[in-house]
Parts: sequence; structure tokens; C-alpha cells
Amino acid sequence: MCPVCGDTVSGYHYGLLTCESCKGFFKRTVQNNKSYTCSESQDCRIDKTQRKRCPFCRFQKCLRVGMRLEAVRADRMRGGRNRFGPMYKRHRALKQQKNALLQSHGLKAEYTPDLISPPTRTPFNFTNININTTPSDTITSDLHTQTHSGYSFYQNEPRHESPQYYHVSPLGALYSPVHAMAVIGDCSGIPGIPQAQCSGSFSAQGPALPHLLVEFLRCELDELQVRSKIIGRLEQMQGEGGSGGYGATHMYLMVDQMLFYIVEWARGSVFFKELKVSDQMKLLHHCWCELLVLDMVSRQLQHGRQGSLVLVTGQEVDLPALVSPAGPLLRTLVQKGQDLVESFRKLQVDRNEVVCFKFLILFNTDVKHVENQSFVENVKEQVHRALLEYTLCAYPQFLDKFDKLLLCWSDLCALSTLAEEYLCSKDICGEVPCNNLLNELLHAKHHSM
DNA sequence: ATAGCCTTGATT
DNA sequence: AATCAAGGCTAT
Repeated sequence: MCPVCGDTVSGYHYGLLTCESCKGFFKRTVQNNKSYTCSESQDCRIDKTQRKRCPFCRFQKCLRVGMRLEAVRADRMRGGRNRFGPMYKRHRALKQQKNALLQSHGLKAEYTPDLISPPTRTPFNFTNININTTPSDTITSDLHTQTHSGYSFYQNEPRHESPQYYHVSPLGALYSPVHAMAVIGDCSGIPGIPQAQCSGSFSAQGPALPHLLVEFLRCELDELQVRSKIIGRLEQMQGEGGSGGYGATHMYLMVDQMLFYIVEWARGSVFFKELKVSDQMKLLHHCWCELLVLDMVSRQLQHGRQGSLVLVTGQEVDLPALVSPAGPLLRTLVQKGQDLVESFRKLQVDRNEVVCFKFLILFNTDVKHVENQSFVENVKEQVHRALLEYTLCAYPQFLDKFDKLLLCWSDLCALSTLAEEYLCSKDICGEVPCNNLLNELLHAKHHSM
């Protein structure tokens, strides 16, 4: 599918696989130096049926997905090859490799259609939802402006007979590709990734990410904001409830708050927000604990030191002190948690992979009685694809990282099951404060089983 | 202006 | 000689 409009791809054009019509549109726009204006808010949906409606947004999208201005020839020379040739070749090879890997994981090699459909807003009624705390989405990516100036498109010295390439379109200045931060590896030569981001040489900026991953990063809540809100809420409750100190109650309240923000994240997330509330709840009832465990594990990766546990609040808990008075269940829980953190660390699991993981966990196809099962399956497959593409691209020297990540996931599931059992036992003992989200989630699972 | 089909020509 | 991504042409 054409990344611009979704029509059928006819080959590589101006840097990536697009359809014939977007190829022509891009060519006309750049050759004739056209400038368009958008009569809406510059975010028109571009698809096969609507692509004619707003050329401004269509061209924006062409640039955003990575079509190259420089590939339009200033001298209009026909035929021949440009220096993208080898890049297209590499891309084909990579795709083949990817498909082989996908197939080995039982996924279809063909691309599945984009699932983003018009949003439907519906109320959501988990108990204990404080309306006043609405964490604002944070764009974790960095906006940059690409420069096209003075770049010889040919690898060799430009000869007189060679085509001289363009083009600094007046619209080019509007091009703001979304970058990701802190990516390692080399994606140079992958079509669709603008050269500035891709050149591998000194890429503090790193290569561009799969489109889906960028969407996922957009859905992330701001960690610091969440932290301060949770701290505020906990202080407030300690003031009210009286039970001060850092006992178990404090922990449960904190977990409860974490769950609140996990739900908040999910509700605002791409794909998930398209689901009916009943389906959303079924998925969350199933995976909240996995998300919780992943959240804690990934926090240890960022800040944690061995022998201590860093909480959402930023507090550091000494593990030996936590474990020594604990029962056997909590002990194994802590031990397995440490093991998991260790294997994540060994694998060099990065933030982008964690973000993909969250979506893999959320869109679990094993959840029963979900109305829109096919949607969930489709999303899961797309996430798989994005994660695989990312690992191959960001860690090309580490080809089985994807497989190892999936192995880690099953460890995480096992740990989550243990954690849930632990919380359940504590809930039955009456140690978990009542009327909160944690209770609801603990009970929901049992009712549905 | 759009988009499907046609022609071209360096690279393989 | 075959390939295939550039540009060109032309009904709609």
C-alpha cells in the first residue's frame, strides 16, 4: 500500500514505494514549484478517495513519509538510474529478510491495511476516576527541519551529462519530519527515511522510526508529570486517611495510582481508543498487571541499581530490607523481578521496544469475548511488524533480538501472574484498601474466569 | 489537475 | 538484453 494514500504501490518512486498517482502528484508539485494552501487545519486525512481534496496536505504527507525532493530531476532528464538504486536494492533485501522472519513467527508477509478509523468518543466508567487529573499527552519526539540545499545527488562528481537534481520547494521549509531520540544503529539506505536522519555517520539523532512506533511514542504520558501527580495524590491521601509512613498500604495506594495512569494511557492511545468501551475494559482487565510489571521493570532499567527498587514516586526501596520480613511469595516475586530486569538489561531493551511491548500486551488476542476480535488481531500483527522492523533497523548486528524480546515477554507474563496472585492474596486478607481501581481490577479478572 | 500508460536510458 | 525508476503524454 502507498504510504501516502493507501492505493496500490507501483514501484519505488522518489525514495520509497508509492502508488502511481502520488508519484505523479509529487513530480508535478516539485517540477512546477507549486504551492498549495489548506482550507482546513492542515491535517486532512489522505486516502485513495480523498487524496484530490487537499493537495497541501497530500504534499505534506508525501514529505512526511519520506519522498525525496532531490529525486526530482532539475534537468528533466529521462531514464537511467539515480543513486537510490542501491538503496532500493538494500530495502528489497531487508524486506525479504523481514518477511522470512515474520513467516517464521506465523505472520502473513503481506501488509495489512491501516486500521486507524474515525475516532469515537465514549464515556468510560472505571471506579475511582478522578476527573481533575488528566495528564496531557507529551510529544516525545523532536521536530526538525530538513535542509535540501547544496547536495549533490550523485555519488561521483556530477558530470555535465548527468541530470542535475533539484530542488528547494517553497513547501520544503514546512517539512518537519518527526525524529526519535536516542536510537542506536544505522538505517542508512532504508527508503522512506530521509537522508539527514539516516546517514549513520554521526547520528546523535538516530534513524527514523517505523511510522507506528512514532504514533506509539506520541501516546506516552509524561513521566515527570505522572510522578508529581502521584506524589501529590499520595500526600493528599495520607493527610486524609491518617495511615502515614511507608507501609504496605502506601504501596497499594501507589500501585492503585500507577494503574490509574496505565488506564489513562491506554484510553488515550492510538487504536485502543477506537475500541468500544466494553472491549477496552475486557482488554485492560486482562493485562493491567502485565503493564504494571513492565512499567516497574522498565523503570529499573532507566534508573535502578541492583539491590534496590525505584518506584514511580522516585523513592528508592532497599530490596534486602523489603524481602527479609516478607513471605515466600513476595520473595520469589522480587527474585523473579530482579531476574527479569537483568535479562532486559542484558538484551539492551530500549525505550522504543518497551513502548511496543506495551501495545503487544494491551492487544492480547487471547482475551475472550472481545467483540472486535479481528481489530485486536490486526493491531497485534502491526505491532509485531513494527517491533521487528525497529529491532532489525536499530540493532542490525543483533538479528535475533526480536526473538529474544518475545522470550522476555513470556517471562514477564509469568511474573505478572505471580504478582497478581500475590495482590489477590493480600486483597483477600483485607490488606488492600477498598474502593479503588486495584480492587476493581483484581475482582474483574476473577468474575470473568 | 489527475492518474494511468508510455518512453527513456544507466545500471546490472 | 532485461530491469525499472525517472520523465512524458493524454483522456478524463
